[in-house]
Amino acid sequence: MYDFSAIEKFWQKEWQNTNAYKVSNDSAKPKFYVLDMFPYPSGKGLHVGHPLGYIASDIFARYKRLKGFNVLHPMGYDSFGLPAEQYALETGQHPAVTTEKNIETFRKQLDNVGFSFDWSREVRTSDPKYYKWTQWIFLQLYNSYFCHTQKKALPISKLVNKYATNGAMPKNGEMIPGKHFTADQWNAYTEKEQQDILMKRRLAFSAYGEVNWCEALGTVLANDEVINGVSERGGHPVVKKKMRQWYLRITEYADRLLEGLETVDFSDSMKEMQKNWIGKSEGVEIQFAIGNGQQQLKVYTTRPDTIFGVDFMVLAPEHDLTDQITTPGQKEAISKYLEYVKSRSERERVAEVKQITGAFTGAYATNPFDGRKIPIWIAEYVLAGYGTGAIMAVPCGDQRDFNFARHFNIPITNIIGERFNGEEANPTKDALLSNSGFLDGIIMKDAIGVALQQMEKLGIGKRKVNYKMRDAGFSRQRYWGEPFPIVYKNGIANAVDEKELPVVLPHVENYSPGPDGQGPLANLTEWVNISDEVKRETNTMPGYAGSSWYFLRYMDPHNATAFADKKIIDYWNQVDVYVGGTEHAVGHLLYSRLWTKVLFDLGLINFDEPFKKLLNQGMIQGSSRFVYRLNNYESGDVDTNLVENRLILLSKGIFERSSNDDNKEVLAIVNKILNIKTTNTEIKPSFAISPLHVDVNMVDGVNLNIDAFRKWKPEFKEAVIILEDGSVAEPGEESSGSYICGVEVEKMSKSKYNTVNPDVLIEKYGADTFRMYEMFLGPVEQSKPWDAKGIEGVHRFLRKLWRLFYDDTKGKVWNEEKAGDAALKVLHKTIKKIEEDTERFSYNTAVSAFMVCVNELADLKCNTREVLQPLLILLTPYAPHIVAELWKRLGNTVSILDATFPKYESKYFVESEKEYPVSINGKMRTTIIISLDASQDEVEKIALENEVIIKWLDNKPAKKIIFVKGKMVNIVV
RNA sequence: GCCCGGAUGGCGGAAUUGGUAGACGCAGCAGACUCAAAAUCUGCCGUUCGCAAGGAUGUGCAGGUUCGAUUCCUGUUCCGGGCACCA
Repeated sequence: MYDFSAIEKFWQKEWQNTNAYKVSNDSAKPKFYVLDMFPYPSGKGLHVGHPLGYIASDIFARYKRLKGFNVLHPMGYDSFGLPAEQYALETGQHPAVTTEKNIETFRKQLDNVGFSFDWSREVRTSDPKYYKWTQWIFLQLYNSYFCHTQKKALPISKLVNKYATNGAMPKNGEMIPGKHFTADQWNAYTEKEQQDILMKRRLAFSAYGEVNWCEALGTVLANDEVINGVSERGGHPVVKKKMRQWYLRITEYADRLLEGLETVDFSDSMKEMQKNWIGKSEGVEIQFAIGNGQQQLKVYTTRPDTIFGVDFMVLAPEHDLTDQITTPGQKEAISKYLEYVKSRSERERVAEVKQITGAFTGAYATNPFDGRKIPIWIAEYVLAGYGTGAIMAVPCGDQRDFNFARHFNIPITNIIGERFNGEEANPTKDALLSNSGFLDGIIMKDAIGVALQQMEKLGIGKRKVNYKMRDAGFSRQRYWGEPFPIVYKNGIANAVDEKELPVVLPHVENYSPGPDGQGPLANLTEWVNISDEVKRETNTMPGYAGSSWYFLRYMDPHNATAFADKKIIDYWNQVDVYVGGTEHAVGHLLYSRLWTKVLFDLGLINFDEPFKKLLNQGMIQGSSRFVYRLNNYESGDVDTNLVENRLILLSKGIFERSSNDDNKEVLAIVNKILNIKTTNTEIKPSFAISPLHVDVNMVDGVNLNIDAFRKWKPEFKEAVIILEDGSVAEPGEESSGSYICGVEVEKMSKSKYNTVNPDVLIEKYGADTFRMYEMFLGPVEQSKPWDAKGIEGVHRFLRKLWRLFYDDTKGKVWNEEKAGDAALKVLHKTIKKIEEDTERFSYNTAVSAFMVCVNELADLKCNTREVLQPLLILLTPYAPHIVAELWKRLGNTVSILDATFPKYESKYFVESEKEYPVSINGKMRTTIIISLDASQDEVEKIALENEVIIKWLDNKPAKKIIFVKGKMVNIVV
């Protein structure tokens, strides 16, 4: 008997006792680094979606080990984060305590699955021994600047030297006060002035930025805590507020981040997403005179060719000019609009196109080429942070501009002739320009250069490369995160001395925000005020701080003198395979790439891309189940209260059928239950149905387990449950019919009662079955709804494998006989398939290949060690427990974890003929067995003599015969 | 809205480079074994016409390229993920 639970318990213990997964930093073997994305240990526990990626990476790690690599496969916790703090606010429990508890649960659940993690390397971002180095790296960023000549980070001291000896002088042209200065001027600056200048170059810097400010809660909110302009908790208004924030100057690395994508093996779509995020565009900054010319409006555009189609200008509402140029008559309208915009989130501002809003400033700009007056508007769809915060609107070419023009009755100039139909914008670059002065008759994409040249000549435009990406906000007004190693001396930021790291997160009793939107740390006056002049930074770092470099710490996790030893980093080098979800495409992945590049520039590591290959795992969605509650029941003279007072649930089919029979069936059933005699048959009964989520664990397929359902919540105990066949399941009675639930695919979440706990499945089928089933579900990269229906099949497969060794009645059946050719052929076919599929992460097809193999060996009655032993090794990455047991029973003493992956031999596959599919006009009609070395002529002859083919040709001559050797034959008639 | 994915039987999926659509598994049906059940084994299983042989049709939808399209191109619908303070 295959006693999976005893086997798995035994081997998990055995591997723990023998340190089977401990990895050395010192090995003659080639290294391989397999990493999972850092999990946040949520309090909700694992559901079946979480382990998907971990199983995929575990299979690969184990496979590489069998292939002779020294494999690093660590796991740890990104244990700072908002949920723990939120929980602390609600319950008063310290995040450190709840986090610890969550990690314990998480670990227990992971252990059940039988992963090969080297737990001696576990790291936690909230551990001071870890965040000491997060702070240390932050200081490296703080003490560095990006040199535009060398295009890399350099120590800020070099910049200070340069300023002190050469100043900051213009390359050509005049000195601009505030931007340029001489060495003498620099040396005469006060410390504050000097530091302010340096702050503009530091890679980690502070500046003012907008946050979501909720006055009523006295706190800053995350984007996902703001819904439609009000706070998620309590529904209080949220507005933008400027606060001093820390940032990482990721924009300086935009080009390097783009170039780096060429060197890594990420999916095209992932690269595409990062490219779009960085959003590099080449365009022109054009100056327009405003009014009679005292002021200039700068706009950024990638389409200077459309300059004659500009019908209005749009400023971001927060643009500096808004205030200055608004005419007295428009003041009221503008300030009203500004008030409205303040309440809008950035996402809302750009996403909602149906609602067109804006306000006219009353001012006009002048088109430099034809002198036309162009009205200047402000509108929320233009963001201050991108480009110059102002655009020239060309309604015939841009749909948003077009909609805006229509809505505010701004006349539209057509510069593309017939290509513009007056009903919608046409963003083409191929049209011939008209109404366009000196550009008339030129194709738009050619006109871009012509217009640009002319603008440069007139000194009103210059080429400009723009990036959509902005510097990364790096501070949070929160408690549960890394404190900044920054103190303010007389208001000037100063790095904390390295020797004083870590700046330990102080204990608090109260997690509520500090004054003026500061974080909770601001309440700890003793901690903040080191002395009268010296005060601590009270912000903390965001979630991505610790996760931007954790892959380096795993290499040397207990190092107390460095974030990791350089030699050890050189050995492990890049992460060879990184497994995680696409939801991290532009956040975590870009930040860790940035940190890696900076560490590389500073000579601390020898590679500038952290992840060589990225494997994206799809989401496992939940498959929710619903019961249907009857309400708003109306049926002539029935007292609706009789219905409303009882919880009546209809099986899915009942109310679906009811639309066909004027609800008569429902009427009959309900009236019978309630013991009502309807006298008025004229009135059609009507009712509404509200679906209620029901726990998927009490539904078998779509059949509700009524007993379990009644016990689930008190209000369901007495529910009247109307079954699919129209009968009623009364409380406490046995019923023969079934209640059919509705089904919908949604995100897997506790609140939707559609989570499935892996522990339950592992308990029932074992970890090996669970692992293989998760892989069997479909391609790792694809999202799919969870359904446990098929798990039996995988479990049967493992039992069948076991029976190749041990028969339930006969006992041991494996033997030492010589294997037959057929069995060897099956084995080697499988070796090839498993190796290929594992290499390309096609685990679902690998699992079916195992099934096919075991089916065929069973048919061949093959029980010999010669075939079975290599098969066990193949299966080790997928189902490590069962193979370890059988391996031992075969008498092996060395661990199967370190066995050698069997070698495929082609000699079992020499074939001389093939069954060719033969098609006529592309439709497959028959197959013919033909020798593999037959020539085209021979094949044609054989094909044309075939009875089926003759019949189908029906005396028509073959026009052409296509023969692809080893593939197919197609006859064209 | 913008960016990125996805859509194939009753269900999860396979078809690796344009070449026999539906491997493998689930569910279902029929049968064997059994006193019975479980377990196991055998056969059938896209739709449709047909007793059968066989035919027609079929990879979200509408077109196109090709001797041949699930695969390439154009358009379109629906679903999922991301959009900068959730991690």
